Amino acid sequence: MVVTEKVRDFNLDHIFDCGQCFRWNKEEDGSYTGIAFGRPVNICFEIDKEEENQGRLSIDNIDEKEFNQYWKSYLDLDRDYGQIKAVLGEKDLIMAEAIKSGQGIRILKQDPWETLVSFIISQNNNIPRIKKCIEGLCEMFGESAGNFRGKRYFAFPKPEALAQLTEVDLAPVKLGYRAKYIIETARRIAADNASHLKEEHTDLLTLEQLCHAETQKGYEYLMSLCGVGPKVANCILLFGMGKHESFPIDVWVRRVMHRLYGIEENDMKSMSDYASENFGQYGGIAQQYLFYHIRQLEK
DNA sequence: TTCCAGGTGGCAT
DNA sequence: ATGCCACATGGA
Repeated sequence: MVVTEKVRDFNLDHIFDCGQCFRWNKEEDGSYTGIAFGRPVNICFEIDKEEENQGRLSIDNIDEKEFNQYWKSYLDLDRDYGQIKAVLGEKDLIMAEAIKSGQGIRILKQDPWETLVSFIISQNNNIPRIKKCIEGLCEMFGESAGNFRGKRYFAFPKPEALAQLTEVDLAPVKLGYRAKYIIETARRIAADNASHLKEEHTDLLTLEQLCHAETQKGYEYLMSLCGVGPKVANCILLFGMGKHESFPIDVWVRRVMHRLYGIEENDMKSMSDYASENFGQYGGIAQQYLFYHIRQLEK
């Protein structure tokens, strides 16, 4: 168990229920249990009594070394969201409202491969079913990650594992027409990884390397994959590659941009322009506040 | 029954 | 470059 005191601008519901991740579940005590990096953990956050905007973060089932190696950046703990919210809140009244409803959001830095497959599954699909599909995929084809609090966990399957499968193998996971996209993409990634190991075309970057490359370069590579269009590519850049300026436009964000900002419903160009002009390097974070906000309004 | 869900590929203009 | 439409699946 690793405990961090005085964590600010942090709320588990906002982080794990804003559609950026699919493998976390809320416990009765308000904590969340899930798995990342092949490690099941429980994350608990208690607000300080005297200071409302900060609290104590506890992660069970890891040690200090793993915390520093993976979890600190996964939870984006070194970023000052207070400062970001101050900047974004000045932009317009709608954003100021959206920040209020999702004040504790943080953009997770997830595994790029897992994010890639997860968001291929997400297309034309709803969040509860996306979660079921991903759990099925992990249970059938992921390596065992051991037991935690009485439940068995499985890591997200590697590209090389999915690359060997056929649509028949995947049928029990109920991915629908997305199954063939995932097989084709897994084969591309596995092949690109292999050719990279053999030091063939060194201009080809792996998903990990694209995290450190220019956003545009990552976008172009992702767009060349089967089942990846503009929306999914931007989600992978944002949630799996740390590219916080990416502004994914889905049905919900379209709804916000239309109803609240008055932009024509199918004018994605204007929506994207509005984001880059007003939210700039924080576009993706702004997008998450808007996404969370409109979904709260619908409930 | 029909509609919808964190859209994209394929095909026709 | 842009506009349609089919696409699996399950819940409302």
